Amino acid sequence: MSDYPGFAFEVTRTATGEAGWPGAARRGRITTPHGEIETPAFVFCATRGALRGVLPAQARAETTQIILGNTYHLMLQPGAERVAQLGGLHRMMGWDGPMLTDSGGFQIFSLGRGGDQQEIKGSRTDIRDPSLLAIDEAGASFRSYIDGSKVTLTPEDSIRIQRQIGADIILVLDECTPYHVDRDYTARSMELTHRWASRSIAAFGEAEKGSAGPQGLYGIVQGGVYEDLRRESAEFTAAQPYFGYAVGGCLGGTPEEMDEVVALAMAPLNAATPSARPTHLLGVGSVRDVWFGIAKGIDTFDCVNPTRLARHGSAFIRPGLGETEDGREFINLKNARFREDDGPLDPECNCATCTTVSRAYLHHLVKAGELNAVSLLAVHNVRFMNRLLEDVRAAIDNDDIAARRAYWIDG
RNA sequence: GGAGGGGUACCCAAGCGGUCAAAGGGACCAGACUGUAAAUCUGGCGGCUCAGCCUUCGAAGGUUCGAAUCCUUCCCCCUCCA
Repeated sequence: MSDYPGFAFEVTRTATGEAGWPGAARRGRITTPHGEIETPAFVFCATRGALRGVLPAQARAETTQIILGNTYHLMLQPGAERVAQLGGLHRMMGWDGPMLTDSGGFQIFSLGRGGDQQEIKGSRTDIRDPSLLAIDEAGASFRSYIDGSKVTLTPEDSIRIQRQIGADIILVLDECTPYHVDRDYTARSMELTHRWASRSIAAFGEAEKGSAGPQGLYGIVQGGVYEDLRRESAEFTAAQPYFGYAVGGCLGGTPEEMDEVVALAMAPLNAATPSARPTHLLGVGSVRDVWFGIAKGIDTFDCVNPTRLARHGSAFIRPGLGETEDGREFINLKNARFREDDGPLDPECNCATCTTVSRAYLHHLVKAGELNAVSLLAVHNVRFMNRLLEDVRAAIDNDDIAARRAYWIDG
């Protein structure tokens, strides 16, 4: 087991497991060189070094604990060397709290199969020419979306770049498999990801630390929707000297299927790990997904939804509040029904937006295309997810998960 | 007063004898969005008893099997010359 100076993970409470659900929710605390993260926690995407629409000070004010940057985007612009030269991403963007970087593995999926529909958990419907050029034993090559040049990304490159970016928690390069691929492809992809993982671990051991201090390495469980592959991948991952784990790849086509796949991955991780390691669920972040994820032992989540929905004019709202139909978790401020709504965006929220402006004003800003609409909605969505996770933590502490979950989802 | 140009659906704007309920934009009304090539994308957008029918392209007449498209008169708007 590798030593991770400056890092620790402590489980402070394990909830009583629920019948039929492998694993159990747990409260914990991840210690990093840039501070502690109370878990379960939500990680906000600041892919290119910006939490879109939310300044670091605002993110902090809305009780954000940790943010995430991306290897691929930052290597293209402004370049990993430049980030390192500017003191690492923490210093460059003015965020002194815990930070994580994704390895670029997701881009192997999103830039490669961007035109296919219903991929990992559903996706947009437009068609674009894939800019993933190739994926082979060595790594992946892309056509840069910045200038069209050819760029390569190997497992070793990803570790080196993440060292330069300097996030506290870094991930191994993986191939994130789409939904439509068959078992045979998924199996070969998983094996490739495992070989890449071994190379990543070797590369991680060669360098002292990142540009902003020591770093903790996370492995990634793949295996698609297949039970035996998920088990094999989880067992492989659990046997490596990682600080933590991430569950990635194809998680199924529906929320229910995702629950099953997460459970498949979590069971071996929970069983095989001698001492608890923090476990992240990649790319998942709806209200219901969080409640179902924590019940299987997931410690952290990340998702682009809080900022993307804001840019698209939507704000999270507790489904159980009864403001929306069919379990929808957000309202679209563009809708005509908010034209004269003088009430707060979310009557339950204490964020800077909800305590200062009305829905009618936000409706106006969204229709007018004002940047402040994006910012005000993003600030709320950040606070909303933080409030959700705060309540999740309280529910675990109070052994009140089922009731609080029902409150959030069903009302 | 003279010479040109123009009036098309909520707005801008194509069309210039049939394949036109009428291209494109915008506005408007919805929907999608889950490790961010995303301030993006998709759908709807005259009316109805809706695979069909009705009303519509400044107004009224007319030519034609058939007109937003051609002719006549009238009403507006714009440019230039007096």
